[in-house]
Amino acid sequence: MKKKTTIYDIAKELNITAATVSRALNDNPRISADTKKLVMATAKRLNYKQNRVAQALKSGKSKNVGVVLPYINRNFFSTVIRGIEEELNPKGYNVIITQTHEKANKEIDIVQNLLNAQVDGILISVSRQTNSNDHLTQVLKKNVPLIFFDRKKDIKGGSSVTLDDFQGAYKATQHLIAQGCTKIAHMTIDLALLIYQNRLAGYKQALSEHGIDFNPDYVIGLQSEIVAGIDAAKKLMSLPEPPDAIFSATDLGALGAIQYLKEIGKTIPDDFCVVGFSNEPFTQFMELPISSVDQSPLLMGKTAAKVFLEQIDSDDVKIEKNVVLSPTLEIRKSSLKRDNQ
Amino acid sequence: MKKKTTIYDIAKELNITAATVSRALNDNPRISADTKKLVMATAKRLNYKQNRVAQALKSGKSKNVGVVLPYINRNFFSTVIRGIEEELNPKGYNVIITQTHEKANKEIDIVQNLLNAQVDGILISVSRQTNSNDHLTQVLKKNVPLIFFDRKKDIKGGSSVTLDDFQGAYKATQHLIAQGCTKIAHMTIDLALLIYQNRLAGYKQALSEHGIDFNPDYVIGLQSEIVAGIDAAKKLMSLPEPPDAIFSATDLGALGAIQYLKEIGKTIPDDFCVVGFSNEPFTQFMELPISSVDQSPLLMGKTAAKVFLEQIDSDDVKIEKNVVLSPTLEIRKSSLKRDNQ
DNA sequence: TTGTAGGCGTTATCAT
DNA sequence: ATGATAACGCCTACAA
Repeated sequence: MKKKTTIYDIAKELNITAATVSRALNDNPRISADTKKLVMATAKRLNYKQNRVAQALKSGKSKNVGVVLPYINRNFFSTVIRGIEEELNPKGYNVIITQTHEKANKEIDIVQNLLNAQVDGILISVSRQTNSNDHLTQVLKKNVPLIFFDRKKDIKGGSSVTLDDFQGAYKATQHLIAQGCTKIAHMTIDLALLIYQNRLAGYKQALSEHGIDFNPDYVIGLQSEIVAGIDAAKKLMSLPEPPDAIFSATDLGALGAIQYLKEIGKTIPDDFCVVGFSNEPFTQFMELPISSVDQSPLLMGKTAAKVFLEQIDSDDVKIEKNVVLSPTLEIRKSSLKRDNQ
Repeated sequence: MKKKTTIYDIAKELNITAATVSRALNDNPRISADTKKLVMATAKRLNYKQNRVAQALKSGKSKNVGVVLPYINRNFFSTVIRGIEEELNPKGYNVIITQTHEKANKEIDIVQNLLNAQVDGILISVSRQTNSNDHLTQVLKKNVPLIFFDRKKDIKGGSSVTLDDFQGAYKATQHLIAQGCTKIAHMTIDLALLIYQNRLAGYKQALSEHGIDFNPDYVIGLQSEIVAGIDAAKKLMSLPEPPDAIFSATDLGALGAIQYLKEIGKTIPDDFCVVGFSNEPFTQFMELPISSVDQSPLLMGKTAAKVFLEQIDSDDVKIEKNVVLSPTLEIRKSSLKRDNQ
């Protein structure tokens, strides 16, 4: 195997100096057109390729960004990555992907590692477990832009792109009310987490704005599984006054509920309406497509990438930017009564 | 912002030389334990972090690998990536993700770019459009390991990890036969592509081994959409002798077929059995879960990563390795008759 | 056991 | 318009 050709090889070939070659390759204005042409030609002939590692060492910019998230193979996250990649690749950045598996110590290691790798920025959706912020402040201390997406920590200097969960829940609930539903239940996951608190709050707000009393019995917790949805629906329907609609904070919960409701002979959406959250692909594939709040992951990824690019461009100035995306409600059969169509 | 601390800072601090520091940090056996301890301590104190870019330039190894695929946000691909990442991260490698969008020229650019970035290897699932191999042979010419996954090109020196589509189709068809089905149709996508040819072949083989005549009318092409599945099912069911089972080369096709069959009053699986291909998440979420051939993307990713590691370890020796994974048939309600349970 | 010196490939700052 | 030189941070013969 032949050694890689460097600018020195080109220089030798043309009896000029490496510096000139470098300038020619970088289209420096004070290099004669002739020399440039010559350099380009021999570069091509010798199959010369720039060594980005050397450039990185010299410039201090690796042109790599790190993306840290719990698991890559979830529709939401993989779509965010897609957005990031599509925005950053044209700008010459490569995207390094890492998974925390929701483990705090893994996250700490990863961030350290990315810093060692001299990434020009870190985009992160923190793990559930993460409680300390030291590894994150470290990033900013090194003057590396830190952008949170979806799940954020409040850190001075860190930017973020998140979803307006409150608004999403509000829209969903309002939609159910517009369908004529008055006894609307809410399935949630873990009220210790901010996003679920916000969804609950949005739900409550919509109710109150429409003069509907909040009924604590109508709020029910579940795991993010179908069976949990089935169980929860069962409980709800056995209440003295069962609900006539469900806004679920998760799509699988909505799915489970629908399965149970069908089982007990309810007709959806005529007797009962259901709306989920996340707009997972399967919601539209169902025989009875499920309405759901879309989290616009692609836009979130692109936006996070753009925020990063702004940070990079504005050099030393530390601009902290917090973008909140408005969710879209995808209305499908599970909540659209015929007479409203 | 303070400058990054380097081994020189540590050296100065201890009145020793950078070389010694380097050796101490790398646990070189001929450095006194005392010095090591001292170096480690000051390294920690000064918050020293290795600069992997400098290491990369020096060693010629970036500890980055590039992954090239059509789109990252497809369940299959994102799960492959997860496998790759989980296998490579513990070995100190970072994974750079890129998308070709199924465009050949994008793929060419990306590969070039990854080469410039000095990746230590490239794992690729080629785009549909790719017809030339020049960019791929380039990789091997630079002595960079090239591993194909799922979609491969036959290139001397390139390794691959693929799925045995033939066997998957064979298993699915055989299963349908075991359920008592005799008039089995096959929905396919694009017979210009090898994987679909192989699935058709496996289907045929199973038929012939069980003495069932192949009926060309039973093979029907479709786009990878639900509506296409519905249309195709419609056509099949209007044949003089309609089939009693469908093996679809895609899950969405199976889904569409099921929707149509239910519509015309067929009971699944009693009257009619359906098996899909890919084991997309939604197949198990359906009210009527759909049997499907699993492509074991996680294993594929891990295997591809392992093949890469082997290549790297065995230095100059060029081992070309072609792994073919055996698919698993996930049997669910859509094809499991009660009397066979 | 530790120091010296050179180089990995590139670019930026001086000169010329 | 081009050349010479140093530097980015690290590692490693070779010396001592």
